[in-house]
Amino acid sequence: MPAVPAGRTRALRRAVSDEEKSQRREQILAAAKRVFARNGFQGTTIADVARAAGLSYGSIYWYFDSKEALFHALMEHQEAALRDHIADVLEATATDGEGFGPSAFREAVRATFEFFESDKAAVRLLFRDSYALGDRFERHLHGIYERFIDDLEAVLGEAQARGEIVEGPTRLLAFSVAALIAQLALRRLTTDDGLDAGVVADFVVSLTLDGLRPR
Amino acid sequence: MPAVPAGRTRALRRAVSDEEKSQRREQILAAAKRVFARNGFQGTTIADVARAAGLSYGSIYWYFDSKEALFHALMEHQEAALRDHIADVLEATATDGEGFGPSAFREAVRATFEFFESDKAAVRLLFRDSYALGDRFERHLHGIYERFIDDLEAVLGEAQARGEIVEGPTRLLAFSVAALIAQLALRRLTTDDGLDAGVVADFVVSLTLDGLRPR
Amino acid sequence: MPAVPAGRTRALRRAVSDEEKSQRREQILAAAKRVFARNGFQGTTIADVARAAGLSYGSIYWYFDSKEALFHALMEHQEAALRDHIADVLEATATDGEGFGPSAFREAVRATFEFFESDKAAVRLLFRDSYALGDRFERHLHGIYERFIDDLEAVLGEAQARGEIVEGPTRLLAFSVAALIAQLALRRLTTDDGLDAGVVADFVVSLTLDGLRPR
Amino acid sequence: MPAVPAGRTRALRRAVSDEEKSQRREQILAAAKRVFARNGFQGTTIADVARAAGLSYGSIYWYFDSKEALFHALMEHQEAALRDHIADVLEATATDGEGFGPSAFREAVRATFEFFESDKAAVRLLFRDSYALGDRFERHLHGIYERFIDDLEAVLGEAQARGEIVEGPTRLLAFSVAALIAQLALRRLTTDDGLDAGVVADFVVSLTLDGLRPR
DNA sequence: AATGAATGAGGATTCATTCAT
DNA sequence: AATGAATGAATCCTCATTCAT
Repeated sequence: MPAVPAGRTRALRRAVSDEEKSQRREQILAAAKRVFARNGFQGTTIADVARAAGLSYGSIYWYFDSKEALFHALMEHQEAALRDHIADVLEATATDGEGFGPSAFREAVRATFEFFESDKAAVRLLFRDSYALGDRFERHLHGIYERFIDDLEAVLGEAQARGEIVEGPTRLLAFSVAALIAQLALRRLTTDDGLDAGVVADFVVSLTLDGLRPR
Repeated sequence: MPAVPAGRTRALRRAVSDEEKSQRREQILAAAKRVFARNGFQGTTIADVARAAGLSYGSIYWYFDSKEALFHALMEHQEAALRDHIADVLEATATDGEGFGPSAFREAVRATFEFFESDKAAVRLLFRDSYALGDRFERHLHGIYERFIDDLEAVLGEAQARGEIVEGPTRLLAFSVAALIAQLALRRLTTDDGLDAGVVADFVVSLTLDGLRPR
Repeated sequence: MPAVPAGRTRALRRAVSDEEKSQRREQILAAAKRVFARNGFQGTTIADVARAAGLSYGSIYWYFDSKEALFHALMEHQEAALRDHIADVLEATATDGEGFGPSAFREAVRATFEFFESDKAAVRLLFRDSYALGDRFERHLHGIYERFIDDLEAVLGEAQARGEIVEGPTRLLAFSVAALIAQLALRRLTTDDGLDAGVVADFVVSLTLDGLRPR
Repeated sequence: MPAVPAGRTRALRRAVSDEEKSQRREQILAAAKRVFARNGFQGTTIADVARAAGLSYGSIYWYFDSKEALFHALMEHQEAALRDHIADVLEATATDGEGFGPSAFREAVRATFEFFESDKAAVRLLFRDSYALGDRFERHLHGIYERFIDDLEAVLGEAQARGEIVEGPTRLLAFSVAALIAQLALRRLTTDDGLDAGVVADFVVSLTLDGLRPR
């Protein structure tokens, strides 16, 4: 019991408290993700989030300043998770850095689909409900989207540099690929075409690389 | 008083009335389009629509059952306009029905971009605010989107039949092209990359037909 | 029924409507005065006002932008009534413009007490609840008070010019008299010292003119 | 372990505890005074007070039963300070108990202004925010005010007894002087008329003693 | 004693919709 | 047909207070 100086104890207690606080935030974010994904931003009340999180609605405001702030935090969370996942996959495949076909681009697309396949709620949040906030959120959402496109552009730019793909407007190209991925992932939420996520990913890569015209 | 039988008069009056009613509906829809496009569905009040239409807001309910019904009607209106435009263009180019390159597919994509270029409000309504209604609207929106894809699929199916493009899942293909068009048109609302709409249309066609890999 | 051109009818109807609207505002202001005077600004809910006015609380917002706007309007109303009353009395007594004792100053003070005696709610609103709004309202309240003091200052300035009262800082003097009146009127709300309002008014005048020291 | 009987220790501990408790109360009251004076009663949260006091806000409730109780205690504190100050001044000047002009009444008024000049926060608390509590607080405030007036009345009564001032309703007189002082002190918070506090005090005394009419 | 997380009553405000005129 | 006043459900957010630790 003693042995530990008072100051140390207090510091310890605070550390624990901080960790708990962080856990609560996670808990709320997880709950928010579920309900926002189901009902959209406008269709969700703070009370809904609180109920899903097992808290009273007043408590939400202990951890987040407003409903909007909660949504922002959630988006950031999702974005970070997505980019981390893609970075991990790219890093893992970087070592075999051979030709283009089996390399970075394909892997990036596949990783993205994988991520979305395993987290359908994230798809709705990032590509659907985000618009709900309108202009107030546009800058933030734009940022997220742009950073995703940045990553793709980097991959495509490298491929161009190696002559593996033709010259062209890389930004528009990256945006197009991002759009394809996002919309196809979104489509999978409501439409079942019996295709595996990997197949769809390959479809995107194949379409993008070789196009439709017979060679 | 009149020499016209009562029944006839009433019928006539109703006919006139119906026509006026139809005109009023158009007037309201036009106003609704402007304000919904500017402020989104949630951000627009019935009073906003009424003001823009030059009517009192109570009157809106004479022509539409609810705010949501108004939005649905507006969507249908937009859809019809889009499909008419595309059909017109395809019909016009159908006569010279030669090879694929300069033909139907290219024309369909170009026509779609043209349409959206000339009506930015339609872009926001169809591809952005629609989501705002969430599940309640999803089926309807889905229907619109699917019919758009139907048209594209028909065009692509024909091209496949003629051997102009490779075999593949035409539905997914059509969806992908639709997604590309929609997202690129949407992007043009907020991001200016200095590219002409025709150039972007050709970019989509070129990417879709020939892909990125050097031949 | 006919005989009146359509345009005229409409104009007439609108005029009636405007009048009714104005009546409703009066009705709400009267109700607001009662409840604000009883419970203070903070202690009154919009629902209280609505109930007292016999309306639903949503309706209040048809006539006033916010609770605060309602309070401001009420203050202005009270101020106008007070100044009108004083002006009326001064005008009525202006004709006999003789010496100072029975003249303007005495009449102004008496008129003010009369007004407050006949409208106790006004006293609370002007001198008590006004503070409730804090800094947001301070400027407005300050304005009201200052204009009241302006009027007193004018009266006192004139008396000084005629040599009826000694030289001195008129502004401070006017403020002092205003403060005396306000606080004594306020006191009458809670404390019954058995004195008639007229007696108190004369007390103020006498104190102010001759002071306490025996002559 | 100790040589001191348990009972004694406990008693000692409690005594120490009580003293500490008292200190804490002072600390909280001092902080409360600052924030209440700045933001008013309604505009101040318990959290604000706690932050200013360097405590967690839960702790406030260890020392005070409620926000309102805290405010009451604060008022009492202020009242005591004010009356002590006046009593001190009067006592100090009592010894030279000569004529009235330079004596008790003048000194009391001056002392009061001095007090308020040196503690602007007290002015706001006593004469402005007090009203914020409405009827719940009225009796208490009334009490404070009345005791202040009691003191003034005693001074004035004595002067009357000595024939230094004319006969009259001493209670009303005392109230009037108190009102003048309070409102003029309050005015000094927002309006700078370039006058020294002592000058204003003398103005009050002069007005009250000699009035405005030329002798 | 002290902390600060949790609670939930309370209230202003918005706005779709109804309805008397 | 048209108007616009009236209604009240719905919801965000604040903050005094409680309480487990």
